[in-house]
Amino acid sequence: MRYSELLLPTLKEDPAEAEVVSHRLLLRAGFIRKLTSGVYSYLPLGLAAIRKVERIVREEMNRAGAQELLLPMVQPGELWKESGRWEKYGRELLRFFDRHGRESCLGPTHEEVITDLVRMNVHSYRDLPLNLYQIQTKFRDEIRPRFGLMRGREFIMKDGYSFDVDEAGAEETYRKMFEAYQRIFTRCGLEFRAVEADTGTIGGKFSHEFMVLADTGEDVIVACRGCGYAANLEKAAGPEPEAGREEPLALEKVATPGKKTVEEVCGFLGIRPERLVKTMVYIADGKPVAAMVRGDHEVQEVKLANILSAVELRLATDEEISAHTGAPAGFLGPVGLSIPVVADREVMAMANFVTGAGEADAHLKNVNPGRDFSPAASGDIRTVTAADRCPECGAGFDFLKGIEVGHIFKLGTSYSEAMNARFLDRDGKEKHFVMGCYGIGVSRIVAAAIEQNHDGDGIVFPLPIAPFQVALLNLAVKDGEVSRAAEKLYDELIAAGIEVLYDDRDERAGIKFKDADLIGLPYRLVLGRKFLETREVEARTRRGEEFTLPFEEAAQLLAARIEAELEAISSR
RNA sequence: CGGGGCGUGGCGCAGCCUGGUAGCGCGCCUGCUUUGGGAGCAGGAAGUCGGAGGUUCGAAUCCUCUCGCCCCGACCA
Repeated sequence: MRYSELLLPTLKEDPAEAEVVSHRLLLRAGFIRKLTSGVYSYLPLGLAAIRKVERIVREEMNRAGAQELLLPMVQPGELWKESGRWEKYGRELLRFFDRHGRESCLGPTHEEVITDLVRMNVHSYRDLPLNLYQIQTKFRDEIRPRFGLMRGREFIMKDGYSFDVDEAGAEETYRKMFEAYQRIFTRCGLEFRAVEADTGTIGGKFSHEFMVLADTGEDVIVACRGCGYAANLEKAAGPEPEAGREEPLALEKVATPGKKTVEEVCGFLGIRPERLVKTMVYIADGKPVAAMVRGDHEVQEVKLANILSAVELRLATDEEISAHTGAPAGFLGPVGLSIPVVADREVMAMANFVTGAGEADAHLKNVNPGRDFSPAASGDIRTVTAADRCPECGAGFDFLKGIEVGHIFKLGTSYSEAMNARFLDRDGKEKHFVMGCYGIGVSRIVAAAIEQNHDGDGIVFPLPIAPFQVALLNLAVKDGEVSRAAEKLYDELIAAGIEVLYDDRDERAGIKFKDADLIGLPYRLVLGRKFLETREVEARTRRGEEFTLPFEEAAQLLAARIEAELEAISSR
């Protein structure tokens, strides 16, 4: 591609609207432009990068036995009512009416559509397993879109769905997808971790997220220093607590005037936070529920919501707390509480702890579960801390930041049952498909790659997903001999199979260097007047390694080098 | 949804408090000079000051409403 013919509006200054590095650089380098909040146009270079990612995704999905199709973006609300998600999905689902007044929505994901397609067209175990995927624009009306392509409302996603005859088959498919994903992100040249994850609104049983490691990530990954265990902070669990052997002591009420926070109460009573249990009131789908965790722990709302099977979970306001418990915030406790209580499993293993007394300015000492209160449910409802140990090996945890670029789920039969999607098995009985679903944020990968790979001058693209592999700069456009050589080299690079952006603009050298750095193509070749003496092509990687190539062999040598580098990345 | 900030040529901003000819830098166009890390000089084009209403002789500036964008939060007793 000739730069002179390309729509590539680079900016000298950072646009005021962008703060995060990938957002800034994508705008400055002329990859994207915003249309409205969370909705972007992809300019030629941005699209080229996306196409590179798509190609890798397609190759690996196809290699893993999946087949590509393309599903509609506009979907009937009816289908979503069938799965139950018309109510559950919330306002991220953009709904509207068509001219006939029929409820419709824009597809944020496609479980409903694919399940409908398969139930209408697949009837026999002989046609299974089936693994289908598409690469398509999704729309999710995010509460707060931000960071450019990182969290847009409209974005490009690869979503795949598998249908198996039974659990064993589904697990095998899941395993294949896990491996395909490892290959995809490796081939994209990204540093990533696969982590255990919560299943979220998609539902289902078991899932992994693929996280690109970057400081600007919105997710926290808990990774064990000893073994391979890694999980999303929302999901990560410490080891099962051991019950102490303390004898229960007599319950005792103590006055704690004005002492509301864990810190204040502990200071006042001269105890450590581990001896105190705090009681938090949540509103789960409109109903109040109390959650109990140790004083030095925090409630993990995702875990709590899962235990409660709640769609919407939020902290109660002070007014709601008083109304539902009869006690002011800061003095809540489980003893005599009328609303349901969910206790963290850690709390169940404790004895003789301190809680609020359920009335103003008082706490209770020597509270014991079972004796003084009985929770409606208990389980792991807290966030792990740096003090926790790996449940697998007992080593400590590292907390890393990551950007979620892929997510795979074992869905089981939740959708096939809700939508009554069945096939006839070998034994002549009708069975529900056992499903899985597999997503990759294609446009987000481009942003994540930039978050992970940039410097003060611009983007530093990983070779496999760079919009072009090589920038060829002609620094003397008006010099006939230099230009003839540059044109020849350009043709030869193309002939050698190299993706090259040829800067043939009539601009000064400085501008060309700055633009090349900003765009961040992995290799830069320079031909200027110096070439007339040296007959050599100056080459440089975006990371700063310099070398020269003899003019006649430049294309061939560079092609070999690029091929070797791609090979090395793929086999990491 | 709560809080904060911002809307002025393509981009980045000043002007607003204290109403009176719409400005600066970059970019863009023309010419000359220059030409290996965002050139110099000269000339030029381009703005309903986000929108609507109001106050006023007069509004980018003051008032009311409205739309859009960005950031933080929706986090703990």
